[in-house]
Amino acid sequence: MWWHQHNLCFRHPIEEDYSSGDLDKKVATIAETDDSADSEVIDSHKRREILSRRPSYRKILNELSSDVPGIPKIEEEKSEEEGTPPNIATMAVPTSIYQTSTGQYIAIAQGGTIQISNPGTDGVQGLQALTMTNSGAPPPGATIVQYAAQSADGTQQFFVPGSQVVVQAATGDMPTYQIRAPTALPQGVVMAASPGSLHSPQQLAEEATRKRELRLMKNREAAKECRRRKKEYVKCLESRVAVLEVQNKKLIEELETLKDICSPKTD
DNA sequence: TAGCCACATCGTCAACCTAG
DNA sequence: CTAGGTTGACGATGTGGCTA
Repeated sequence: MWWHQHNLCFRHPIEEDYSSGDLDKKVATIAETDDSADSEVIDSHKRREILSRRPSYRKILNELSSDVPGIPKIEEEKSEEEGTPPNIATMAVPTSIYQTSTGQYIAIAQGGTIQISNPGTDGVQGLQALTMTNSGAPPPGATIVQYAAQSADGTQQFFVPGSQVVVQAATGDMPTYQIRAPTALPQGVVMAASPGSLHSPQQLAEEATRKRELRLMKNREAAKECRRRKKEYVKCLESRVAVLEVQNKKLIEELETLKDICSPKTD
């Protein structure tokens, strides 16, 4: 688990007496002491009761940033195409070089000048690579086009199950397709029958299943994005640790030098 | 080569947060 | 108040390194 593996150099005050390791021990102790056959019933429910959520890493970083100047706040993520993660670019540390997850190098000079350099064009920017989640074993009917429409920009759009839109380019001899997140549905388009129009229990069940699958898919994507952000956050912290270590070393050396100057040896 | 272990990744659940 | 987004926690699975 990430929190276990990346035991970083700071701990949130709230977290101090409630670390994950302690929790695991606590849970394990309970599991051990409960020797009845019901111990299996304890399972995740009891475990979850014990495991209260830690403050999110964003919150931790934002709280730290309010206490310590120089620690960046994690703000609303801008799109990946913009390249420079805001949480890195806003760091006010002297002459530091960072590499972002997108491969860009960010140099922050002493005067606060920020330089961004691309190591090379390593892919198509601005076009999100998507993978079809139903490519392996598609559920029955998953590939059925639900609706097709001509959008305002002249492209042909097909709404497929799973809140995605397959867009066919309007120009060119060879038809090209893109999978996009639908920005806005054309007026009058209803993705599925509204609950009011459902009659039979079977229809209601299907609607519930559809909603659940949609929610799971969204959450799946959200979890991926969340993990990506967290990795970036860890990288940012690691960069900062490296910078501060160098700074610390320099200050110690400076202190030693000053000590030598102020108290010359008398032998 | 099989078995084991540590670690990484992913999907899911559920608690929490926030915009509307 | 509610719907939807965020993220900690958990369990399952994959992978690479090590050892017998």
